[in-house]
Amino acid sequence: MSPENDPSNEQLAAIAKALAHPARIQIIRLLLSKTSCIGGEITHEVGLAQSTVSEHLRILKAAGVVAGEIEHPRVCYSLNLNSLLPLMSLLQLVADTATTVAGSDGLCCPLTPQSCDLPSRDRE
Amino acid sequence: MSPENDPSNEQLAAIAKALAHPARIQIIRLLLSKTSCIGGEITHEVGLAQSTVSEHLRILKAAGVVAGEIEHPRVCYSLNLNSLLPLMSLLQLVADTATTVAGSDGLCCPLTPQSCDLPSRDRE
DNA sequence: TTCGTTTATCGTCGAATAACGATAATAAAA
DNA sequence: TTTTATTATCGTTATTCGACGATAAACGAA
Repeated sequence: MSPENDPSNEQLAAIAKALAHPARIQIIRLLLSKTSCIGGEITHEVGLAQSTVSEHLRILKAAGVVAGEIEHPRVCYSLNLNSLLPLMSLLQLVADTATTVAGSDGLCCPLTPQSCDLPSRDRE
Repeated sequence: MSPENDPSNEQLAAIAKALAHPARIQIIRLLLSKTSCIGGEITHEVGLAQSTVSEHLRILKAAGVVAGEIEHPRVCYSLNLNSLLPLMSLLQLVADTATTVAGSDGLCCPLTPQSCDLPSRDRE
């Protein structure tokens, strides 16, 4: 197996989608800040209904971003770094390319008129 | 101004949301792979209707992820690294925390039963 | 001015999302 | 078995998203 099997666009989008809600970002930050596992404390911190938070946790779990370990009546949630690595790789690639090619404004790739040397668009 | 003004959950979620679609990931990868700016070539590569691709580009532009420079009849698109930095920072923080605290499975923070020392949940 | 090329916007439709309250499920404790 | 505490699921509703075709806008070229 090659170590460089690029994740699909769908996989990367799915990871991003799991992060694409303020409540879920907040949950991730909560899990980062705590060293002990927290169950329903998340619900109180987030300030949404318990069922809503549970749904956000379900989405994060489905994407593999968090894992839930059942403790007595509650659940210990934890972050799973591995699930985020593909997205990190893509962003790192953007960063590397941008700092290599780009100007001081962080723009990457083009922006010199003569680099726009497309004929006129090939018609299909 | 402090160099550490954390972006809000909303800001981070907005960046992630811009990346949360396969077509938009594909566009980003396209812009990464090309050294010259490409206009409607994106439309052909993505394989969706022109109006749909234009909408995805609009979303990426609105999030600041890409910039569009108008060339004669077409538009030169480029990536904007800066817009992605906040999300990169969060992911990097997860990575740092996880590799410091976590076990070999990439899980972060809890998972030892005795670390679950919440009393029983404070009732509100 | 008119034409041709490229991109943006509009209107529509079906599908997905987010939020909630109510309720079910789980399992230790009484 | 019954109770208690926590989390998950269900059903509903309003909103947003994704895709498309049609059309408008921009602007150099003829």
